[in-house]
Order: sequence, then C-alpha cells, then structure tokens
Amino acid sequence: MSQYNAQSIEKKWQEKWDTEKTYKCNNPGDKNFDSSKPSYYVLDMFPYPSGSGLHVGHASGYVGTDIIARKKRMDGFNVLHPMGWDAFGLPAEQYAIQTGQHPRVTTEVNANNFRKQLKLLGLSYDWDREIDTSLPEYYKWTQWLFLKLYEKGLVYQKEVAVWWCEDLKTVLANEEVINGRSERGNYPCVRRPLKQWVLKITEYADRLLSDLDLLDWPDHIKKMQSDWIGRSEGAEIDFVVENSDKKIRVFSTRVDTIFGVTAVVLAPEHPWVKDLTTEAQKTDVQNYLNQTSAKSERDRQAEVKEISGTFTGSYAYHPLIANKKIPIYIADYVIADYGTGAVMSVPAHDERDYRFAKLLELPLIPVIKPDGIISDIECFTEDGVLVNSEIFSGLKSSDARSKITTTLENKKLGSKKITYKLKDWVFSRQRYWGEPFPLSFDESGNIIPTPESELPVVLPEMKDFTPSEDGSSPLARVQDWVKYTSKAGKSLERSTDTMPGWAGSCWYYLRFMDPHNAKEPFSKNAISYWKQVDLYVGGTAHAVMHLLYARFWHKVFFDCNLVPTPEPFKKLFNQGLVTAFAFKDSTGRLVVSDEVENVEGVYKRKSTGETVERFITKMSKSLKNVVNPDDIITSHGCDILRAYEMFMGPLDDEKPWTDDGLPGCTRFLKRTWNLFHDDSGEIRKNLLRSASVTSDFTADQQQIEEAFHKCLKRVNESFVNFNFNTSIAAFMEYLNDISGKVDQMTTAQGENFLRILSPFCPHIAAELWEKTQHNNRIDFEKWPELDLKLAEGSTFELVISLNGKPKKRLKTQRGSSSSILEAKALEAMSDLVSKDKIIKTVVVPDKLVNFVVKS
RNA sequence: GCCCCGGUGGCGAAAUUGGUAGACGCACAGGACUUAAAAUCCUGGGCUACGGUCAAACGGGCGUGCCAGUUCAAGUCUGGCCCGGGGCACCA
Repeated sequence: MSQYNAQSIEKKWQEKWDTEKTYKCNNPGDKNFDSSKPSYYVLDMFPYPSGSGLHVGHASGYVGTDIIARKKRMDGFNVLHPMGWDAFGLPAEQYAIQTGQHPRVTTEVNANNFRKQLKLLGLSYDWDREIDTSLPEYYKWTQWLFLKLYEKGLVYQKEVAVWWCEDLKTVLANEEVINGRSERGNYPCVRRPLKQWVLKITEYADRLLSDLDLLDWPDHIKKMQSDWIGRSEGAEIDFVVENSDKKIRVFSTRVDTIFGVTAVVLAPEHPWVKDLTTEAQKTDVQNYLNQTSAKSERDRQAEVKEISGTFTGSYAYHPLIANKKIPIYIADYVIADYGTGAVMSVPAHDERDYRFAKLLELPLIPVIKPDGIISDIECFTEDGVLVNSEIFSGLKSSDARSKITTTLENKKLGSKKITYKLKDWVFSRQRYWGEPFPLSFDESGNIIPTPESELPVVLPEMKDFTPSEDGSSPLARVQDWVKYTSKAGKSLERSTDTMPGWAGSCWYYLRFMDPHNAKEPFSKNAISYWKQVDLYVGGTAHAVMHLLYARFWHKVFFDCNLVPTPEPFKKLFNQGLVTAFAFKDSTGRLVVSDEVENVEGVYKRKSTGETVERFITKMSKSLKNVVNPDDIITSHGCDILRAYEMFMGPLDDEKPWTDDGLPGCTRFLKRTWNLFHDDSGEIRKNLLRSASVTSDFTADQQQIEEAFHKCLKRVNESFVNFNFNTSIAAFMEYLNDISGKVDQMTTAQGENFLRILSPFCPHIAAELWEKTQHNNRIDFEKWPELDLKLAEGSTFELVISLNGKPKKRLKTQRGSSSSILEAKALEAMSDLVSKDKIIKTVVVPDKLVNFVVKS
C-alpha cells in the first residue's frame, strides 16, 4: 500500500484511541495519576446538542482547542480536555415540541449524533468525563449548589414586573430579551407582574466588575461585561414635596449641575404619581398614563428620539436654594427600575432634559461654563466650571460634585450613591425542561429548602409537558408530585417552576474535574489540583449571559470555600464565527444556495437566470448553506479538514466557509505522506527507527535541520495567539525547503517533523510514527527543543538601500560587524553612489544598510 | 448618537522592537510526463497610457482604504477623514 488513504488511517486510529482510552485523563488519587506533572485545563464551551448537528464552524473552535490540548500533553502537562452536553433549556424543549417527542429522547439522540461527529474530527477528549446537565446525577448537584446560594441569602421570591413571552409561555431574564423580543425565537415580550425566584446577582456587581482586572480576556468581552454591569457613581438627592411629608429621591451623576434644576421628573410607573397629581391635572395625567401603558415596551424603546410628558400639578423644594419651588412632572424617558425612578431635570446640561424642556417650555438655567473656551451651545453636557451656583461658583465640576454632596449630606438631603444597570437575576421559568427547584412551601407559605438527603428533586415524567395557557408551570399539573409529605412528616408543596437553561452551565466546568462523584459536586482533591479553567474557548455569543452568570456562581462558591480561585476562567479566547455565503434577489428575498450558479463571476438563479446578490451570513438550515464536517471528512479526510480549517485564517477571525482552499491542504498531506515513502510506495529505509546513524550531517542534512528549526520557530510562535494558519504555512514551507533532499533525511529529522505535525494532523502523524517502527504513541512524545541559531541560519540577505529605498541585496554572514557591513555595502553601491555624496549611513546589524544622499 | 475591532494582489492571507510588503496556499497561465485526461512535477506573476526591445531581459515610477505628519526608513507610530463588522442605546 502506498497511496495516502486518509479514511482508512483515520478510522483505524480513532478506533484505537477509543478502545485504548489514549486520552484518558487521571485525577489525583487515580492509579495512573502522575503527580509530578503540572495541570492544564482547556475547555470548549459545551454545546446544546441541537437537532441540526455540528457544522464546520463549530469544528474550527474544537480543532483549535484540540491542537492546544495535544501540544500541552507533549509539553508534559496533565491535560484536562472534556466534552459534554448543555441539555436542559428552552431550545431543547422547543425542538422536542416541534418534533412531537419527549426532550429526554431528542436530547439523547442529538447527543449521540454530536458525539459521533466530534469523534470523526479526531478530538482528544477524555470521553469518560462526558456529562449531561439534564441527568439526575448531574442536576442533583446543580440543586445542591443552588441551595448554597439560598443559604447565603441570595435567593428570594418577588412579585416583579418581568419579561413575559406569550409565544414561549414563560418568563425571560433581562439578558434574554433584546429590544422587547425574545433572544430565542424573536417573539414579542411584555412586562408582567409575576411571583418569581430571583437571585441577588447585584450583591456581587462590584466584584464582578473589579475582578475583570484579574482576567486574561479579550478587551471587548470585558467591556461588554462592564457595560452590562453599568456602574455609575453619583448621589441620591431628596426633594421635599410642598405641603406633604414626602421626599422625592432622585439619582444623579451630575450633582454639580444642581443649581440648574428646573423640574423633577418621575417615571410614569413611580408609586407616588397618583398622590402627587392635583385635581386640576388629573385628566392630563390619566391621559398620559393611558398613552404610555398602551405603548408596548418595544415601541417605547423604538421611539427613543420622541419625548413626552406631563405636569402633575405639584411642586417640591430645591434642596439648596431656599424657598425655590420646582415643578414635578412625569415622563416616560425616565425608567422606573433604574436608579430611583426619578430624576432632577437640568435642561442646560443634559441632552434629554433639554429636549424635555423644549417640549414643555421649561426654563434653562446654565450653571456650568466650558473651561477656557467660550461656547454658545445651549446644552453643554461636559464638565466645566460652575457659575451661578452660590458659594460653589468657580469650582471645577469634579470638585463641586464632592463638595455639594457633602453639603447635602450635612443637610440630610442626600448622600453618595453607586448605581448599577445590572438587575437581580430572574431565575425561574414556567417551563418543563429544566431543573426543579429544591424548594417547597409549608401550609403557611414558608419556604422549606429540600434537605440534601432528599436530593435530587427529580423532574417528574410528563406526557404532555407543553406550557400552560395561564402562565403557570406545567409541573403544577402533576399534583401527586407537587403535594408530598416530607420525611419529617410535614405536608409540603413543591415550587413548580424550573431553573433557566443557564443553571447547568454555571458550574459544569467544575463537574468535569470530578464528573462521577456521587457524594459531592466535586472533591477537594480534584479542585485543588485543577483549580480553574486555564483556557476557555467559545464564541462571542456568550459574552454577557453565560460568562457573567458562571462568574457570579463561582464567586459564591469561592465565598463558601468550595473553590480556591475567585474567577472560573483564567484566559478566554473568542473563536471567530465561520459564516457562509447566502444569496438574495433584487427584492431582497432570500434564494437558497443550491438554486444559484456562478456564471463567470456573476451569481444567477438557475431557474430564471436572474442575477442575485451574494452576502455573508450565519449558517442556517433555512438558507441551505450549512456545511457539515462529516461530508468533508468523507470526501477528503479529517486531517485535511483540520489543516484547512486552521489554514483559513487566525482562529479569532470571522470568515465565510468556502471549499476553495481544500485542494491545497490535500496536496500538503499527500506530500507529507510521500515524504515518508519512496517512489515504489515503500516506507523510506532512512527514516526507520532501525536506520543507521552517522555522526556528522551532510550539507543536505544540515539544510534540513535548519529548515526544521525555522519551521519549529513559527509553529511555536503560533501558540501565542492561536494563529495556526501560520503553522500550516510553516509546514508547507518546510516541505518546499527539503524537497530533493529527502533521501538524506535522518530518522531523527523525520521523527521531529512528525512530532510537531501531530497536534494538527494527529492521524497521519500516528500512522507514519507507527510505520517508521515506533511502537509507543506519538501523543506523549516530548515536543522538540528550538535551536534559534539553526532557525535563523548562518547567512542572511543584507539589504542595501538609498534614501530608504532598497536597491541591492547581498548574501552575508550573520553577526558581521557594522563596519564590515558598511564597507561591503559601499563597495556594492559604487556604481550608484560616490562616497562624498553620502551625508548619513544607517546600519542595522543582520538586516540592512541605508545610505542617505543629498537629492 | 456613543464605544470597540478591522480595511494589504483575482481570492484566503503573511510580515518581532518601525527595517526586503505580498511568505504559504487557492485560482490562473506556460511547460514536462501521458495516445488523452486525472494525478504529479517544474516555471511565472502587485500595478504601470514610463524608458528599453521585434519580443524579452533589464531599468524607472507607483503601490498595504483616503489625506497630512513624524522618521534615514511607515502596512506598522501620530492627527483628520471614508468604508465595513460588532457592541451599547432615553441608565440620569
């Protein structure tokens, strides 16, 4: 056999790895655990096993982490590289409902398909650690950990105006609603008061923000998190209402503008609106309230530019100006659940207040002047110098803020305050497919946590698990599950809500450390060895929700002494989305890919010949532009697909999939195969382990050695930023460099090449390793040591330039002194420059000589 | 509107601290092998209404979105602008 047959090699090795458990990762305490090795935990964001399976986009991230895991093994680490299923949650349930099956069944079928696909990619997971968040042996510990949050007082029940999605028949978290529509399915959502379980994530807001500094994460992700947390420093100020004992509390970051206040504005939902409305204004206010509540939340957000509001008839006293009365308004630009739901309106220095004042013809009182420059802007929103502000006039904005706040504190009319955009996390869902809460109610309505001995609270089997019309949870229909008698003999009723899909993923990375522990979520032993995730790779889609929630839970565990680190994911890397081409016609209607043909660079609809426009978008079933890795593996091979996905570009770049580059990688692996085989298809004798060794390198062997170290240098460098495209390029270059010299190649040189190839293309490397008489596994071979001298070579091309423009090149010994370089360059340039015209010479050793001449 | 990231050949892309722009591939063109094709191998290439020449070799000029600046030297640094992608969006 001589031809490179990817499929048979890959099948052989995948079966071997499976039965041999080559990539099994031992824990401290296990028989084969090597405690002398340091740990490395590299994790993919585990998938929700969808019905459509993996596409080539998922594969690129998984291949990337696999390359890193394999390299780390060769660097002598114990590598934890696991995979599992994020199986609970809305998408799984929606899919089950659509296909008329039970989610338990679809989840299993889909997971089987995913596992099969992942194995076809040759990924070196320890499959013994596979987990499924929807199995009782897993969610028992989700419930157990939830009770830790409960014990810490971080769980409460509250009647809150929550996002309700009529189509999904459930409550959604703030993070799950985008512009008034559900993130999943894009259905309209409305605000609705419902009693819900809520987690006090706001108690951790400050730490979630400041601990971002500890993390090696991409800046844009950190920024998205800090924007979401939305910390702002300011003050709360009380405005005493005229003829009343009420004080309206407002929040402002611009206390320095307080002397410019011309109105106090409440959100329409503010609880005091009714009380503050005078008889004369009653109709106006009622009309306005009707008008705003009729607007759906979505409309309110869409009409950002339009401002509206009305007068309540009441007045409040300015806290710092004696006897000055300020009118009280209501307006829907003020948000009820941010800050205090009320603001002091300073039209001269705030954009929205300005528009509001223009609309209602309120006066402008400028109290801040730009520092230095004269400006005639009516609404100046930046910091400056105070004017017209009694004793504070002349102060800079920042100084004025602290001085005025102190004055207000002394008068007991205000205080420093930090406000967050982050809200507490609405944690219950009125759906079936999730973890039941380990909480019950006794006859007087007290909350009774389920004792550990009675965990898990098993999700009851239901034939019809569709959401209820009235918004109550489907579990409420399982009466004999809801009502039960506790071991202590009390008759109790269970909470019928389930946890959101995020619950399982809040701690799965910890379970992977000790996945079969029946006594605890993870052992002290395991967590103190693995500590935290060293490298976490996934798409940017989870930048806010999953990553914020998991950090929150982890911090609670840290406070409970369950984990040794304050953060779960040390380094985060965002793999770029692999997109695909799609087509639309002149009316903007989508045209499925298989109806389109390329006629000399113009895309046309096959049936009509009409020109269509190509654009780039996510892969989706409906556009028929999903590319499945299985197909490429069948037609080309897994190693070829792996090499190509990496060769397409840096791992964090977004890129559209095309087949165009596949032939290049196919040739690359064929050439690799042929490197180890002679023309008759026999394995080359000089590369066998038993080949005789000569003491000195021939000239060719020396060149092969230099080419190898040049290649190794680039491959090593690609592990810094995961731009593995340059690794593949370096391999190809190596093959070009040594072509014609392969008869001379030594066994050790062949071995080294296979070693550094193996993380990228593990099957062909394993096969050639075996064929060259090695009976161990290449996967645990030591990664070769770089010899920088060899990598750079003994000579270089000296560039000689004139006024910065390269003119000549000279092969030169590396390490030559500046004076030698200058002399050589001068001699070489004698036909172009005479020495007396040179006004300056710049010499960069091992690089170039530049002569500057007068023009 | 605000914030972040990016813009390099026909295409995907590469390029330490500023120091040979276009590595490595794809596609393309020419050649070798072949009855032929596939496969394989070799060769070529940024652009140029410049000089040169029958043609070429060769030489010049211009080139990393645009304009300016710093520098002996700019894809890389600085300022302004244009385009594309992403995030946030009445958060007081």
